[in-house]
Amino acid sequence: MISAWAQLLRSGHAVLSAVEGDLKAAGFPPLSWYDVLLELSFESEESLRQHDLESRLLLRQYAVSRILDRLVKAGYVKRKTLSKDRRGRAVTITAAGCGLLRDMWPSYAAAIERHVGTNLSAGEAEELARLLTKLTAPQ
Amino acid sequence: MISAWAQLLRSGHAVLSAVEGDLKAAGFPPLSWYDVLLELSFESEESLRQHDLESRLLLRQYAVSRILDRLVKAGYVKRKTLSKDRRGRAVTITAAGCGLLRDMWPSYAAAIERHVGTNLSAGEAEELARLLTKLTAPQ
DNA sequence: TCAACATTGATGCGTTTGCATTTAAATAAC
DNA sequence: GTTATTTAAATGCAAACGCATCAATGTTGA
Repeated sequence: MISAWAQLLRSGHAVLSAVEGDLKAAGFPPLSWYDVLLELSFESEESLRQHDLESRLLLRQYAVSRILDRLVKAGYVKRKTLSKDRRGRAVTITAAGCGLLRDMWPSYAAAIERHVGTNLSAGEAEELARLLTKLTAPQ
Repeated sequence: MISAWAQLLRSGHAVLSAVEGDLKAAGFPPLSWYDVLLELSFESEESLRQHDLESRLLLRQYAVSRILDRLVKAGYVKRKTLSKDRRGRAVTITAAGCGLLRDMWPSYAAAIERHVGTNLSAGEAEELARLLTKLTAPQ
């Protein structure tokens, strides 16, 4: 139990920074950008409120606010105030954002393959995914 | 494989920030302090070079340098220049540092139990630890 | 011996995070 | 209808991170 925790810490950190490193080396923005854009890309033609992004990506309110600042500045995302609830902001991915997703995916997939796929069989990877999912199940 | 990666990202982040949150709520310093102090505590009477800490904790050189600045300032660690190799710095945990480890452990263990133990059986936790270890095996 | 190179660690600078607070709009209470 | 409360998002500030570079010491090789 303790060792599951310890390994989760170490392996999680190691694999994450390895993948991040590969992406950075290929000249791409950080993984968090990809996460946000991917989530937005699921909403075909639609847009999400920032609040929804928070819960889907498990990010803090200010983190979403700021990462969107950067994504807007980079042209990958648009933000506009909603008419019905003028507190909210509708967030939409742009064509450039979709393009970035497409461009990043080959490098990203290769990095995952290299740093996750190499040491685990398909069955083991599946089991790992199952256990990790169970780990954060409600309650 | 992809889903193992995705889950590793999400669950790792969720569990880590939950445990960190519990520790912070109990008035303790961040987990990274605990990691460093624990590693130092293994060296009975001895001290480690910063460079050794880097490789053991998988931290970057500057990260070690800075976290030690904070630990020294807080009185949990001592640093002194080595006589034989005057580039190196011998890092030693202080009595206060050992005390902090002892004080933190109950809260830390409870947090692990709460956020890792709740959803997994002992056997599952063991299997998870095994898979994660394999994940970051050499090669 | 002395010049190149390697290793250890610190640090300046810009970016990112975390916390707390603020602003603005919507909803509830009276 | 006016005032409190709640909700959505932004922001000022301090701490932490990442990168690149620097300073100091050690090692190697001519």
